[in-house]
Formats: sequence, C-alpha cells, structure tokens
Amino acid sequence: MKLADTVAPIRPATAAFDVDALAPHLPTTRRRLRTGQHLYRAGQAFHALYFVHAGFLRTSLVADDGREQVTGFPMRGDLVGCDAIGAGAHIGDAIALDTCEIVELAYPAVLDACRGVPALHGMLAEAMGAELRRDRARLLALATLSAEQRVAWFLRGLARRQRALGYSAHHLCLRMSRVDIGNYLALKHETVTRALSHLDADGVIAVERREVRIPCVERLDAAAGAGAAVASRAA
Amino acid sequence: MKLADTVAPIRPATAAFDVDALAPHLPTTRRRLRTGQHLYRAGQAFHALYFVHAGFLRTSLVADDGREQVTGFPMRGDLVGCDAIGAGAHIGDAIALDTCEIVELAYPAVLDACRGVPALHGMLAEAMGAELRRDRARLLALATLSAEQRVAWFLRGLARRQRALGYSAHHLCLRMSRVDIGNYLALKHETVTRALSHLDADGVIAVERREVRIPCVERLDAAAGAGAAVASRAA
DNA sequence: CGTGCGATTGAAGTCCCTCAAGACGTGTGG
DNA sequence: CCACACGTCTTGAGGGACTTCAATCGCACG
Repeated sequence: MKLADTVAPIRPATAAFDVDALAPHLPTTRRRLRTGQHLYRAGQAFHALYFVHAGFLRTSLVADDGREQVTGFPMRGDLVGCDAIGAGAHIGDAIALDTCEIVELAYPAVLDACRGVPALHGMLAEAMGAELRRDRARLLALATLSAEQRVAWFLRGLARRQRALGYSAHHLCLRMSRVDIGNYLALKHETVTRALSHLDADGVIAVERREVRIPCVERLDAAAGAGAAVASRAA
Repeated sequence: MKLADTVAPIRPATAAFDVDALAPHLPTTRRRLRTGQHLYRAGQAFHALYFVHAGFLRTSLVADDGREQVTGFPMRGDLVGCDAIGAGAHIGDAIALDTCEIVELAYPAVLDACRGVPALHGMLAEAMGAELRRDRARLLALATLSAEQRVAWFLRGLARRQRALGYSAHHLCLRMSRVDIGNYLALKHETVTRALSHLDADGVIAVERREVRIPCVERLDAAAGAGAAVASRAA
C-alpha cells in the first residue's frame, strides 16, 4: 500500500496493481496488440478494464461530430478504461502506439473479486482517484501555463513515469506524433514543434525527431514554470 | 441503477445515491455549512467522502505556489472529495457558495460498507467513472471551443443539472463570481463578461448580474457550438 | 454616506493560430 | 537500386482571439 504516499512519483497507484495475485479470484485474459491496433473503440460495449503489462497506448475521447481529444498515453502499470464505468460503452478509442501486452479484467466481475481480495477494493478506488488527480493537474497546466511550459511539463511527466518504472529519465523516445502531443496539450502541432525547438535552442533538451535527451531534469522543471510544484503532488 | 443509462442527463450517477439506505451499514454524520465556509482545505487529512444533500459548492485544486484551479461546482446529489482517494490528503479546497447540507461518508469505512450493500459498490465506482467522464468532456471543451462557446457550454451544463434535479432550465442564479467561472473555463473574468454580454446581445440569454434567463435552450445548445453533441453523451 | 468588491466596457498588446512552403525520413513500385 | 509518393516535422509570415491594463459603474456592506 505505498499508494498512500502523497509525494510518490507519477502514477504510483496503478503501478501497484499485482495482477497475478488476482488470478484465483478473477478470470483474466491476456491480449497482445500490434502498433496501430485498437484496444477498444468509441461506442463499443464496456465489459472490462485493461491493465497495461507492456507497451504504450493512446486513449482519446471521441465526440459525435468526430472531434477527438487525446486523454492520455497509458504505459506499463496503468489501468485503462475506467472512464467507461457506468456509461455502458467506451467514450473514446484506445490505440496501441507500440506492441502491447494487455491484461483484461472483466467488469463488473472485478468488483465481485474485491470481496475475495480486500486490498483490491482499495487499490481500484485509489487508481481511479489517482486518475482524477492527473486529469485535474492537467487541467491546471492547460489553464495556467504557456505553450512552451506545457510542452516542458509534458516531457517532464513522461520522464518521471519512465523513471518510476526503473528506466532512465534522461532519454525519451516519443511514441506519439506532434499532432497527438498538441491535441493532448490543447496546442497545434506547429506550436509543439516550435516549443521543442526553442527548448532545444536553450539547451534544456536535445531534440532529434522523436528522440529527446534531457541532460538536466532540474532545468526542465524550471521550464515547466510554476507547474513544477503541483504535478509532483497531484499527478 | 439508472446509472447505466448512457444518455442520462448530467450527473445521474451521483444523484442516484440513496444515502439514507446506508445508515444501517455506515455511520454517516451530517454537517451544515454557511456561505463561505470550507468543507475541507488543501492539505487536510482525507478521511471521508461528502455527499451534497443541499446547497452549492466550489471545489478547487491548489498548487504549492498558490495557483488555484477551480475543478467543479458540486450541487445536490453530487459526491465530493473522490479525487483525494489514495492521496492521503485533500489536493484542493471545497468551499460553500451557499448554505449547504452535507452527509459525511467515512473513508475507508464506506468501502467496507460495500459488502453489506452490494449495489453501493457499483454506484461508487460509477460515480467516479462519471466524474472522469465529466473532467474529460471539460478538457475537450477547453481544447476545442472558443471563449463564447465555452461560456455557453458552461451555462448549458448548469441548466441541465438543474433540470435533472427537477428545477427549471430556463432560469439560472449563478452562485459563483465571474472570476470563478473564468478560472473554471480557463478564461479571464473580463472575457467571461464579454461572452455573456455578447450572448445577451444576440438574444440567446438575458443576463442581469448573476441572474440568467434562457428563453430557448436550443439556441444555447447552438451557441455551445460543436460541443453540443459531446456533453450529452460524455458528461 | 463612504468604502470595497464585483461587473462591465474600451484600447492596446501578446501569444498562439492559420496559411504556406520546404525538408526529412520511410515505404513502395518500377 | 533508384525514383517517387506520402506522411511527419520544421520554419516563416501574417492575422485573429484572448489577455492585459485601465477606467467606470453598480450594488452590498459597515
């Protein structure tokens, strides 16, 4: 239950899921996705939550008129599909940006399993609470930060998540396009490019296509401006 | 369990809570708040969820550097405080904009109560799922709508929630200031005023200080632009 | 009756968007 | 293997939407 740790790194809650321990209480099925394949689509019946065991995805909300809003980039340790609970159907798409290995947790069967595994109940609630906090931290970032600060904030978030999984925080490989990043941050792709170029020119990062090196994390924190303080607590 | 209804009006999930039925399984305490009083503050220990029985609040996320982001305006039937689950402490303030009557649901005791009241478990999960959907619909609105569309979208959301509670959708009494609305919509208060004035000039609404009349809801939907379609499904 | 906060309106400025062109990298077919 | 086509990324110039700064008005409060 390291979830209760307020100052834990990004996405601690979902990363704490021990899917294997569930096996005796809940029939879990595994799925493998290739780059570009959909985990689910908007409108599809909701019948399971998805735990990302490996890979990298992009989730989005799709409006009736076709407008799309990227809602996140789940990676290993994240729980996907919570926003469909109570809606009956998925409200957006989830697409693999990489080869993915997914564990399916049938819903609402997973709720029944909570009785057999008491800790699961709290973990599920905490995973959703963490997701709410992330959404709101993002709202704060979009509402208060400039374009360049948002991009820095985004990169820093990715770096922290990587570090939390045991990888280096000094090198990122962006699996998503500039358009995806822009959509996620409420910016146009040209603006994302410009911000990256400018951060590069300032020596904060080194960008080469989708490879990003971060020599000094503190400088990136500073570039994320006033947002630096929040995300470490709320994300 | 009308919660499963996909096309239900705004905030059906939380409104479906039957708090009284919980009494035998969970010790609930009632609190009364006067205008301006805090239900909780950022940093305070998290030990309960709050069900709004009457009144109108404003919730916000508070950053370490003091920046504040309004996250919502809970009213009767809403569940408040879910975003603290797993964090140990509240990440923002909740302040009464009106005389409020609140029912406190101790956490994590409420999780244990789920065993005695099976339906509660699903309802809790669905309330949080609905909150996630609302946050993301708002993200979509902020990312894709113009200032005037956002304000129209905001008013329409309030009108729908009132209607869902049995009140008229043609007359609103805004309990929050222009600054609060602006913060919520990622706009400056002057821009909010200008948008309201313009909607008034167009005859879509009639604004007088904090009183808003909506003669034709369809015209307001149209003014919310492309956002009209989404919110009815995702909000 | 004065004080103060909230709301409104105007004018100037800034940031990001829009439109446009070019460069880079990749995959495909000849 | 090369040529071509396509998508992605990059960079520039101009314009528009919102912000910023500033002044005034209105209402509630002491």
